[in-house]
Amino acid sequence: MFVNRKPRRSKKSGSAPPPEPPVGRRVPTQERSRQRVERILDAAAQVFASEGHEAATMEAIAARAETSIGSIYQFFPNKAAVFDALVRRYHDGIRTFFDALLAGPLLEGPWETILDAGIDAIATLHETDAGFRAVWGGLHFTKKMLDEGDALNREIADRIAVVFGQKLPGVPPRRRAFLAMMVVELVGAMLLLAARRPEQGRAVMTETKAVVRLYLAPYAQGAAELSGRGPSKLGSRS
Amino acid sequence: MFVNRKPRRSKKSGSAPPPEPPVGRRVPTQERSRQRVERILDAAAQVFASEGHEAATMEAIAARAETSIGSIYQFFPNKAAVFDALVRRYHDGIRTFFDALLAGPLLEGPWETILDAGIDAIATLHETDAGFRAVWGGLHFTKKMLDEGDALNREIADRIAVVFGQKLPGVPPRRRAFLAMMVVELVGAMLLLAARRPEQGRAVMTETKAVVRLYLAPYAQGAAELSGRGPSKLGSRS
DNA sequence: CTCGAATGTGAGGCATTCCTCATGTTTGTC
DNA sequence: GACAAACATGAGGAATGCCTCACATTCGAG
Repeated sequence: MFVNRKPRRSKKSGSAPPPEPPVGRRVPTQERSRQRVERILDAAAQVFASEGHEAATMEAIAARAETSIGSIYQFFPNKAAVFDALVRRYHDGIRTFFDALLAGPLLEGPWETILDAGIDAIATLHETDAGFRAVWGGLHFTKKMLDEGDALNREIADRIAVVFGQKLPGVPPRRRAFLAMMVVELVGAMLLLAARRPEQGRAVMTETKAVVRLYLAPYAQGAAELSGRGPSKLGSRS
Repeated sequence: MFVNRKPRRSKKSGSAPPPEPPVGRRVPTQERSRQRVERILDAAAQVFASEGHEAATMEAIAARAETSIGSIYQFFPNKAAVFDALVRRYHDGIRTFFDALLAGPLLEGPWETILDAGIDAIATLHETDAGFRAVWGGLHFTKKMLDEGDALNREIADRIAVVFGQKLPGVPPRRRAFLAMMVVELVGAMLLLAARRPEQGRAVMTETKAVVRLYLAPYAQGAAELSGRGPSKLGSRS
C-alpha cells in the first residue's frame, strides 16, 4: 500500500508556511523542473512497460529519469501520485487524439471509412507509443486506475455514439450508446491482442475492422427492416 | 520481486535427507494438510480478487485461510509458487471445462448452437467462480503469468479450430486457426467487460454471440462463394 | 556581484514483507 | 500407551521499499 504512513507533518516550528500546496507538492515554475517532471513521467512509463509492475520502484524510476529520489518527492507527494499523473497524461493524450480525429474532414465520409481510419490511427498510436501501451493495457493494478480506464472508455464511447447519431440514423439513442460501447471495448481488446502477438498484429487489426463492420452493418441506413436484426431494446436491460 | 533471496539452504548436518522435493516443499500425505493446501489456494484467490493485487500478502492469505504463515511455507517454497499453483489449478479447471463441453452431445448440432451454448457456459462459469475471474482477468502482474494465460488461450483456440474443421469445412487450416483465435480472444475480452459492467453483463454476452455469429457466418457451408468475404489468406502473414 | 528563492541530492529512518526455524501439536502404527 | 513422523505455529531475521530532511546547487531579479 502507498499512503498509510503516519502523517508526520512536523515542519519546522516558528514560521507559518504561507502558500504550501495542500496535498500535492511544489508546483514547478522554472523550465528546468518542468522538464524534470516530464522525464520522471517518461521514466515511470518506461520502467513500468519494460520491467513490469513489480520493478516499478521509485529508485528504478529515479535512476531511469537520471535524477534522484528526492527530486521526485519535490513534485509528487507519493508513489501513487506519480502513476496518477502518468495516467492523466496519457488519458489527456487520448482525448486529444480523438478530438483531432473527430474534428477532421473524416466525418464527411461514410461510416465504414470513419471506422477503418479510426482503428488504423489508434493501432498506429498503440504500436508507436510504449507509454500509451503501458497505460492502456497494464496499469490496472489499483482499483482507481481500472476505474479511470473504464471511465475513459465510456467517454470515448459517448463521442462515438454522437457520430453514430449522424451516420446510423434510425437507431434509438440507448442502443446507439450500447453499440458504441461494444465497439470501443472490442477494438481496445483487439489492440491488446495485437500487442501480445506482434507477428499477427496487423492481421488482427484488419480482422477487427471486418468484425466491427459486420456488427454495425445491420444498423446502417435502410438495412434495419431488411435483415432480421434491427434496432432492438437490447442493451437497456437492468 | 519474489525469489531473489539467498538460498541459505543450511539443513541440519549429519544425516542425508532421503527424498526431499527438489525445489518444492513437503508433499502433503495426510488428508488434513491436503485440505489446508486447498484452503490456502482458495484464500489466495479470494484475497487477490477482492482486495487487489497489492493486498495479496502472505499474511493476508494466511489469515483468510485461517492458518499460519509457517503452514504456507510447509507446502510452497515461496510466494510465486502459491500463485503458480493457483494459476495451474484454474487453468486445469478450464481445460476440464472444455473437455466436458466438447465431449458432450453438443457437437452434433449446428455451429451456431455450439457457439451459443459454449459462450453461455463460460459466462456462467465466469459469473459464478470468483477464483476463475481473478485468474482470468487479473493475475497478469508477472510476465510468466501473462504468458501462461496466453498459452492457455492458444490451447483453447486449437481445440476450437478442430471443431471448426468439422463445422466449417472449406476453410483452410491456417485461416481456421486464426478464426478460432479471434473468437477465443473476443469472447474472453467480452467476459472481462461483462464483469466490469455488471448491470449490462447479460446484454454484453448476448451481443457477443451475435458478433461471433456474424463474424463466422461468411465461412459457413456454401456461403463462401456467395458473399464477398470468403476463405482468404488473411491471418497467415508474418 | 549579491542574495533569496527555487531546485536538486541521497543517506538513512521507518514500516512492511518474505521467509526461517525452534518449538509445540496431531496422526497413524505397533 | 508409546513412539515417530507428519503437521502446525508465529516470533523474529533479513531484505526491500517508501519517503524525509538537512544540506548543496542553480536561477534570476536588483
